[in-house]
Amino acid sequence: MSIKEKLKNIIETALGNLGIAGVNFTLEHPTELSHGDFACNVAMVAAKQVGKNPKLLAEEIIVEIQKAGSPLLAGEGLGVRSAGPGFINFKLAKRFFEQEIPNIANSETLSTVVERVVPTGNRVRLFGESNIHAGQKILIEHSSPNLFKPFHVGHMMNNAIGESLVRLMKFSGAEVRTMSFPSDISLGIAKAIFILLEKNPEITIQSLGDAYVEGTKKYEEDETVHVRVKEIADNLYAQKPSPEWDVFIACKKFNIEYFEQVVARLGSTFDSYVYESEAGEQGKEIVLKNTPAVFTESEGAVVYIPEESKKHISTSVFVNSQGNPTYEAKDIGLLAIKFDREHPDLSLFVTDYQQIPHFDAVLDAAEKINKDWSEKSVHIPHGRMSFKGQKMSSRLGGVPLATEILETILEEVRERSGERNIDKETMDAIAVGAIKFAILRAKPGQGINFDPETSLSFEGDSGPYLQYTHARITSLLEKGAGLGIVPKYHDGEEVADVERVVYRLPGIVENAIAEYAPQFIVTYLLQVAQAFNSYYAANTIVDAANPETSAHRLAIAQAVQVVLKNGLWLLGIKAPNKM
RNA sequence: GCACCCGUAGUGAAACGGAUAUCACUACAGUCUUCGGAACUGUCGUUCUAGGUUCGAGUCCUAGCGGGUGCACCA
Repeated sequence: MSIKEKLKNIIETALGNLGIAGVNFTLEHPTELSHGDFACNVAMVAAKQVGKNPKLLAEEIIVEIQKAGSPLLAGEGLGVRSAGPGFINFKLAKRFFEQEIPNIANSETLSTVVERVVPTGNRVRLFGESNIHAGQKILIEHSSPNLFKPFHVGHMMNNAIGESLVRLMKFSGAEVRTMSFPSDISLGIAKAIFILLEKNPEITIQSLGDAYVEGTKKYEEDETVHVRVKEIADNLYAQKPSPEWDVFIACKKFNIEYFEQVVARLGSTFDSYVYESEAGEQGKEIVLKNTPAVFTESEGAVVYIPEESKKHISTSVFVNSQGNPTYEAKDIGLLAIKFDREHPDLSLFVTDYQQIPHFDAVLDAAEKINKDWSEKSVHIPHGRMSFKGQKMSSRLGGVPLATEILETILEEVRERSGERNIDKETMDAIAVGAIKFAILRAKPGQGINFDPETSLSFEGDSGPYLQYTHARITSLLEKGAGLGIVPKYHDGEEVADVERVVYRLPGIVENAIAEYAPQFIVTYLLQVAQAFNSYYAANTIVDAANPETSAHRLAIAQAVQVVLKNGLWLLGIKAPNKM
């Protein structure tokens, strides 16, 4: 039983003794450490029901709690007190920390079990893991690229959030499967192929991106090419052997390799791919099968008309008048494939928030085809990245590519690393950490005003700050090796602030999982790192003259390291031992 | 026009309806013959406006102002 559950029981018992029942209260960690380790609002919530002043009621509850007593609470009346408008604050005793800190410090570390896919029943749990989704299967789709456009900063945002959700869900006890849904077919791609056939350039990520931009432009400016472009599109949809089909296959192969390379550098792999071309085929079939039951024919196209009460959903085309599936039908096909293949209990997908209305329509229609599809699907929209005040659009070019951004950051990392020899891998980890942190610190739904000058930081609230704290602890532990870790307080020594935050990780992770909120992890890790760095500045950790004190402080350092390591992993950020 | 999202220090962000709104950057003042200074300590400074609900509102409701996004064969 967790300490929180124990406290909750204690409160319930006290309420029972006072004849109070059915109160829905919360018990949480106050951010302000002077408010104790746990704060409970029960007196304020129950005050009205009981007809008493919240502060007085809090005092009465406290008397009951103290009658029962608990060795885990600090003694002499310090353990439980009322505060503010009627909170009941709990302060944990040294005894709690003497048990908890070494448990954390000695817990199994990530390095030994990092990329496991399915948690096994017998495996020792990592600190921070929970079982709130134990026994469930969770499918997560993210980082879906357009195979004819380079991976740009906007994709990085999707990837950072998606990957962090994947890892959070792995910490929930669920079996997690990952999927990506590359766009390999569309009118836009036909336009790009048109240019590639005309110019026949060497296939590089640059030349494909250029062809995409140029094709879009040409199509707008020159109506005479429309016939040919449409023919290309038809042939691609029909998979008809033709010059365009050959070019298409070559480009697709090239691009998927490029995608996997970029994404691996960012720390992601995928269990499976579903291509838009296959989803489109299936989707069209399903849509036609459900016409007119769900869909309606209109002006030669097949459309979905939502009920009148659903004003925020607009009518949308699923199969166009040429008989080709639109994005909407492709997503219907994708839903079918996801649920047929994986049978997930929960299916998450991460996209740009611009697609919210699109998925409102798709899921509304999907509900009428198969309830599972809509009930078990959760759309996680993320904001858009505006760049130096200007919105980015890859169709118009001028969008920074993921690799370009990383190179720019790497230069700065090199500069800062100075004379220390840092290997390439570590530098990459720092660069990736800096940008992922910039993305994950904010709520996913929020747009990010991204400016490399100010958004990327290496000091203060930043990825490298967390990594630095971790690396410094590694070297501390090396220096103190042999002294052991024994969390014994000497006379008169108080529990340090760091200790009062390190043990909180599991609860924070649960909240982050429940709300799909990686930013909770970010905020918390900063709090831990700051508390440790202050502690480090004020106390000599390793001191051969005082082995007992050192052993205690090393226990704390090691616990902090575990929390940073596991927490950074949840963010998809590496924790190097040196930097 | 209709719908959805958003408005927090100079800047970038955080905050299950909870306490004196948190953190960082910037500026200024310090720590330091460093267990790794990518660090630590301190000072300055914030919830768009007007009502309402609540013991309690940045958070919920109404109206307004400001910004973003989406509205039929693009993805």
